Amino acid sequence: MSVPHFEPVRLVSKWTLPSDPMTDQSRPGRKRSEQSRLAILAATLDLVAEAGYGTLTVEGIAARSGVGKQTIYRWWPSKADVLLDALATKADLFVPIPDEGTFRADLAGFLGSTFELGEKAQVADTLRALMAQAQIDPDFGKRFREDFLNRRREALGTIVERARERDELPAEVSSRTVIDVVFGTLWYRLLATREPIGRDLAGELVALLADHGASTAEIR
Amino acid sequence: MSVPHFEPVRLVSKWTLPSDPMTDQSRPGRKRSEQSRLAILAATLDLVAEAGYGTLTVEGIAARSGVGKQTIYRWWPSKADVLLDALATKADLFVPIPDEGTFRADLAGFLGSTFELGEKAQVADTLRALMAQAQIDPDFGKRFREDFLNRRREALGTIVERARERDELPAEVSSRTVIDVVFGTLWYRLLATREPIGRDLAGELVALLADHGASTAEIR
Amino acid sequence: MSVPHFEPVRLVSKWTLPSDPMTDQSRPGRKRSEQSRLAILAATLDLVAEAGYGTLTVEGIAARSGVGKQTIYRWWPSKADVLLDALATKADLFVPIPDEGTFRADLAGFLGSTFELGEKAQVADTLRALMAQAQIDPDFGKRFREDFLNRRREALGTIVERARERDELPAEVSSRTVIDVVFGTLWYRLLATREPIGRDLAGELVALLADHGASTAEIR
Amino acid sequence: MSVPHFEPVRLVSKWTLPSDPMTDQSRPGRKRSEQSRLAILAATLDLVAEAGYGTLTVEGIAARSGVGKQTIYRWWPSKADVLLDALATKADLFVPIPDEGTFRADLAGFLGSTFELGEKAQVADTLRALMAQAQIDPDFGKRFREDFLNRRREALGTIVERARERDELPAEVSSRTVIDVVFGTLWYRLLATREPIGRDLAGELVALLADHGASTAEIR
DNA sequence: TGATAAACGAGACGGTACGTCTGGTCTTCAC
DNA sequence: GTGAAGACCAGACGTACCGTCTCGTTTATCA
Repeated sequence: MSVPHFEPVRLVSKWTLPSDPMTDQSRPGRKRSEQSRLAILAATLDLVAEAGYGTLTVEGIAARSGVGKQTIYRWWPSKADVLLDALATKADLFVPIPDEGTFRADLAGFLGSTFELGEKAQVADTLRALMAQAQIDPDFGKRFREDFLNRRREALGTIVERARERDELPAEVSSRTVIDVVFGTLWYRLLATREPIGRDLAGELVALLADHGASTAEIR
Repeated sequence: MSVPHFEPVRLVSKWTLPSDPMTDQSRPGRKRSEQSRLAILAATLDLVAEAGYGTLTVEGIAARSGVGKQTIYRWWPSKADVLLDALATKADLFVPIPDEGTFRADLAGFLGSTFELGEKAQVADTLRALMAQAQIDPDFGKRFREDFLNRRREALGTIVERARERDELPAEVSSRTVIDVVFGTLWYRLLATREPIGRDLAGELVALLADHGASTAEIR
Repeated sequence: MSVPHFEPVRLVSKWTLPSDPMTDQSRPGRKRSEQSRLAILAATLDLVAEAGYGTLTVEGIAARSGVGKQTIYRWWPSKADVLLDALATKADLFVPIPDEGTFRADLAGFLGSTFELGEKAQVADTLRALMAQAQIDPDFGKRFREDFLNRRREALGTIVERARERDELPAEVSSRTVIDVVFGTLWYRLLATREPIGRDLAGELVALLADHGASTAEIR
Repeated sequence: MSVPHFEPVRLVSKWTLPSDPMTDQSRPGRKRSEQSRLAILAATLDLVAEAGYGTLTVEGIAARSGVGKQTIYRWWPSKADVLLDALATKADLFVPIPDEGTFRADLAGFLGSTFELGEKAQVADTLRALMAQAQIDPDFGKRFREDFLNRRREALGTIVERARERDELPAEVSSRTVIDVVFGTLWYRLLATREPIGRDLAGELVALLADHGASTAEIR
């Protein structure tokens, strides 16, 4: 069994890339204020925690952070992007990709670190709001899928592909569907039942997805 | 093998119950206008179909349906409730509960009729918007869960319980989780990947959830 | 010097004439409810006294008097007419026309009974509101002038004409202008300066209008 | 006989004082738009001229002037204040204070320039509406009295005080009452009889108020 | 060291929709 | 047929935010 290997998936804000005026020193003019940027992100998380995403406004963020509205509009295309950026900056969205040698262990590890995130109420509330906004605002939806959802899919995809090579998965179920089942169940609990995502769910999902192949293998 | 039995799950609008002034003949005063009610629901679906939920406004609904704004506010607490009502009234949200004798067949039937709904782009768009709004507006969220989501869960629950009695389900996985996995996968495809929910998904879910028991049965 | 003679000017509500369904017994159907009528008028005066004419609404009158809105609209063309009716019914708007033999005494008597009215704050507030509404609503303005203002003018006109015959008025000033000066000063104090109309004003007006002729007469 | 001296009474809008953001250059932020301000005032006068004060709405002013409603609410407390401002800005409300040496001539001059205003139907209609609104809205009433009515009183007061020093006024009548009689008669004709205020009224008022002292002077 | 350039806090701008309120009408049941 | 009840269409109210647009100021680069 190999030593656990972690390849964290970094969620880098699209709006804080190296080509930004903030870090690009070559141009004339005042540089982007890192202080304002952090104040905006902090104010955003505060406001969502206090009153929910439904009452979050750009004006409110500007007022709370002591910043002009234009400074927000200059750097983010919508308040949902600010929130996604705040989440990526403040919360720890690193997701380790374990490599324990068995699908059972890898999935349990992946789900475990995911649960830790979901158990933080503020993170869970924010994720709900972002998924909601992604439905209502198509442009943000595209960015949310590409910058967040797909990165998580790729992380789990790595695990699933390893299991597929080890023949640990039922042949009738495509890798894509395995991923959909895992994330689908997680998101459904987050969005629909709003019940805490406990450790036992990990066991059940493992039993459903991993034990299948194991049992038929044992028959042979 | 028993004759297929269907127990449709009716989605009755909370706002159109028999105790409404609309149908209650005993009170004095003008009765609720059924004509206005239908015009509002039709206009709502039209507007969502034309420009999406993001641009749906109460003012727009009132203007399109030739109704005063107050008439909308009088009967529905939010525009999302109007839309949910419109969906329940106009679209066919009846969901049969098949009873074919095997989980495999029942689940396939349930998923099949669910797919039919999801394949209608207008219905899918509306469901996305409602689930989104349920995250943003907590009050509507509660109503959406109770009036819509939980009713669907109960329908599938009936099927799952029958399968449980026939010992067709893996013992390690609770009935609740089975339901979560099914709906979770459906909603995840609707909200996150936005890929059409094809018939093959039914087969995969059946394989995952139902074949498990089958394989152990074969061992015997 | 003749015995004082009083010809009171009656302000009869246009909306309570003998041909009304209220008093007309010959027509079929339920008779007009005197109870409702009085409740409406009382509620109107109460509401104006409590919160002023600016916040007076037909809905408020209906609610306070326990009457349907339609009952108000059926009998009065506007809320200002209700208020005028209420004033005429509840307050004592009788104005005696004294005939003491001199303009000085007649005018003093006329102004005295007018002052008594104006000193009642509720009556003064109502008169202000009615004059205001008469400016904004042309239809009511016409009725207000005919039913109220002109009747008062005719009363004073009688006094002035008697004085004119006795040669007690300055020849350069028409009777019409005398009337305008008297009522103008009263209304201006009511509307513009809002200062109480004291007894001394009577003396000043008498000096201005009556002593003129007297002084020149005495020279001769 | 002194050379005529004119001290015009300026009606400066309370809402356009030098400390306004419009003219105050020191504060940060965008300056008040003079273009919008003028468009609002022009639209207001237009709308009152077209359909009367009764149908004047803030929405209408905003639509006609191509301005956001908030811009109106930001600078004026009510639509009546907008109208008063419009009248002060667009119409010529300057009132000269003549100093001809005799009360007779000064009053005639003052009334003459006042008549000119009252003869313009649009100005007369607006004044009626403002006086009406002053009765209905106590807050505006206070402003109307202080910003408009009292300034006119002070102008006439200057004339009256000069006449008083020259002993041209009847001793029994206070200066305040003289002013009340003049403005009262003017306003009464405007509000109650709605008859045009002709030149002959000036003669009659002069005869009433000024000739009195003259006649007694002749006795001496 | 001064010119140029960009970002900043501030806040006014034209808009849009909100949810409420009132007007005046219409419909229903009870008397 | 009146009267209370109350739903109806209509439309203005005053507020809240939107996203944009000046402002005067601050902070940088470059000549």
